[in-house]
Amino acid sequence: MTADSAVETLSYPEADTVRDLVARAFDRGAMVTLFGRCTVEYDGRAASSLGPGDRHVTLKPDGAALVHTDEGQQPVNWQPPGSSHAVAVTDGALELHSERSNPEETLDVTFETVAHAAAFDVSDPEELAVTGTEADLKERILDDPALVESGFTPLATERTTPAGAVDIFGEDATGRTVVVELKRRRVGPDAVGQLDRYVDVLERDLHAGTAVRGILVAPSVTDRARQLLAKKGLEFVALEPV
Amino acid sequence: MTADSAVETLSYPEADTVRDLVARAFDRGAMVTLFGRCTVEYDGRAASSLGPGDRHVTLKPDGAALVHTDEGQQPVNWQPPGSSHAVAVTDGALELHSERSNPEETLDVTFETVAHAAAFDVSDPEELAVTGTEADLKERILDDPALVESGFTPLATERTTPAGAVDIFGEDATGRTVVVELKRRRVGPDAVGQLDRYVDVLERDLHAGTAVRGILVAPSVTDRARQLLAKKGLEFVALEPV
DNA sequence: TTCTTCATCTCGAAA
DNA sequence: TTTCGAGGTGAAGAA
Repeated sequence: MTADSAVETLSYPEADTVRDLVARAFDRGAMVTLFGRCTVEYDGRAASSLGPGDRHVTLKPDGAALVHTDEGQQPVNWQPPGSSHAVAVTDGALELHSERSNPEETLDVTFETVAHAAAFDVSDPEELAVTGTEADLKERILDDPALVESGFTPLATERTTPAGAVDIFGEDATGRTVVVELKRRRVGPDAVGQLDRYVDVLERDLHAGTAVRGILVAPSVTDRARQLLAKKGLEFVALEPV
Repeated sequence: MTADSAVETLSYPEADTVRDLVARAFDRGAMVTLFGRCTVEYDGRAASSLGPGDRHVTLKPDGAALVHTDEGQQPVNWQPPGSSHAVAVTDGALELHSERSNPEETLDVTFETVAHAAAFDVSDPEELAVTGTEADLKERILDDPALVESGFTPLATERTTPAGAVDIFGEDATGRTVVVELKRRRVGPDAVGQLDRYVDVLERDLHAGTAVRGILVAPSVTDRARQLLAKKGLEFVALEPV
């Protein structure tokens, strides 16, 4: 055991022993994992029930809980950060209860057997640095507005309208108002609807005689999205977020 | 160790030992977890870099990989099911490499130290049963169409249109065509746009003289959504998915 | 495969 | 607190 990543583990422990380990781990802000045969009940925004099977349960110091089966990227059940967890032993079985409010939600995991339990002292000072996002696409255009079209002049980003914040607000070479909606990946009809709402509300707001131009900037569009663009009189410019 | 949930664990092992454990686990379709100080690099649809810190890594037999920090419900990095993982030891350090195609994506986790490693033989025959979904809301309406309005008659569900599948297609007491869009929770402008697209395309498709009615059924709507409904001449019915 | 939509979406920012 | 939109969204179902 070292100072910067202490680990405490139990294999096929008694329920009481697990309960104590988990309680200690919670106290010192450690991450807890449990593996064993269990059932899971959830009630809140929806409700779900999961019969007996082997699952891996993670309890994070921020209150998040994750129940994973052997398949899938997503947990089969979970509780968001900010939840409070409690473990108890009833009739020799370990029971995990987690609850949160707004919305009121509860998660209950009942272990038939705990095959493994662990507590990890976690220290993670690093932030994830991501590139290739919509923000990068925006920077790319602000650096070289001609990528949208020759003569395009950005005037504001994240300009708020009654329909939400517009990605890039500007004007074209002839002085007409232009609304640019950015997407980092191939877009469907939803993005066209979003752009249409911005154009609509700005035409009303600016009560300008000339129409507002709406330009969707994305790597590509689906067929339906392209048709919808045509119908709404909106434009498309192909551009990667690189 | 029992037959139905065998567990193999290592505490502060040598890199070679971990590599062998992981290789054996992959072979028999077991789930693997690693905990330790590591860096993470991802490249694919986007790209990301994560400096040194303590993280929990899960490798599932279906090819999914999850890297969790001490915070958040979502993994800080991941790889979807269907990916292939490989572990190697370079300069005494354990390296995990995961890749998949379509899209081409790679994930690399380099461990400075592995504090804990485990392999779990998982057996999970159960399916998750969820209630309170949009499907439940649909069933509720099909059982009692008057919940939408007196005289409403459902004629089809998931009826496909050039704009996508309509949740419930039917007619009102006067024989007018009705499109119902269901949402299990409070809706914003996007759902209104969706309903509007269906109504639009059906009015064109049916080339009926009378207009098609569009009804949004959800627990509640936001202000902007309500304004958009009014503008588009669409209707709203408050209903919970219970 | 691609497309479309649902989701206990999660997450972050802004009002 | 609510609302809104981004996301390496993931997952399911249909074309």
